[in-house]
Amino acid sequence: MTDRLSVIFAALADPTRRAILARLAEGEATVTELAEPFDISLPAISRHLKVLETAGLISRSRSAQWRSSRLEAEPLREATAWMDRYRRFWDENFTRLDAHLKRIQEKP
Amino acid sequence: MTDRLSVIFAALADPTRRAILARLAEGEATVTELAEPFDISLPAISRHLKVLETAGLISRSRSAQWRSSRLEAEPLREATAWMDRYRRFWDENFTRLDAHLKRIQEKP
DNA sequence: TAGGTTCTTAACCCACTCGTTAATTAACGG
DNA sequence: CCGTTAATTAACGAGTGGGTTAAGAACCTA
Repeated sequence: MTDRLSVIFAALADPTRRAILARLAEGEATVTELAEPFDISLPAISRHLKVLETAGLISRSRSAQWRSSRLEAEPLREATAWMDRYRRFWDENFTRLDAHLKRIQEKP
Repeated sequence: MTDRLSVIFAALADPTRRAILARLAEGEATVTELAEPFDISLPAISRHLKVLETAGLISRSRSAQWRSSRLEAEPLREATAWMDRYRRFWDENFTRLDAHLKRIQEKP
């Protein structure tokens, strides 16, 4: 489980972490701000942030005693890029494109 | 970790399982066929398939003593749908669209 | 019925995850 | 310097994940 994609997907496989990302989509936030909606301890949040940071999904900066987190979407791009290989299996437009390509390939 | 998206992402967070999906993109396959490229036991593969099935990423059928697995891409559609909420954070076209929408909103 | 093939289930290990509380670090303000 | 605020680190427990081997279930063929 050392590869990048696995780390990214594992980070996304937790509802608390996804909620944190959703919050960060609205702008940067400190740890206590991020912790506020949840019924879990600060250390737990701190660890979730560590996981997100390791996955590259957030970056962090500090000013005085506050540590601010910021959304970094690049890993999400990677994840969707991987899933795009399967798009033809669910996307109607892709299915049609597929069929079209096969058709024009049959009559040269 | 009981929600659907978490189960899907967790299923994708393992390289063996992603490789199995890649293989299934080329067509149905039996358990031994799927196990062949890997250096792990058949029971281990069997469990990976269970995880994928629980996530809805594969469906299974049987004929005689063979159990055939088939790719089901619907969960991938769900996962990308979730990530699409963040597309504007990495997609240049989305960034431009965002800017455009803001512009036309400013001058009514 | 017996024996072979395919696959799953059971039982077990070890490592890791997610939560806890308590202690520690770091920076601010009087 | 002292106390407060913000956040992390440490130490622990319960549960889960991914692997193993051994045993069982389901189906075919002779």
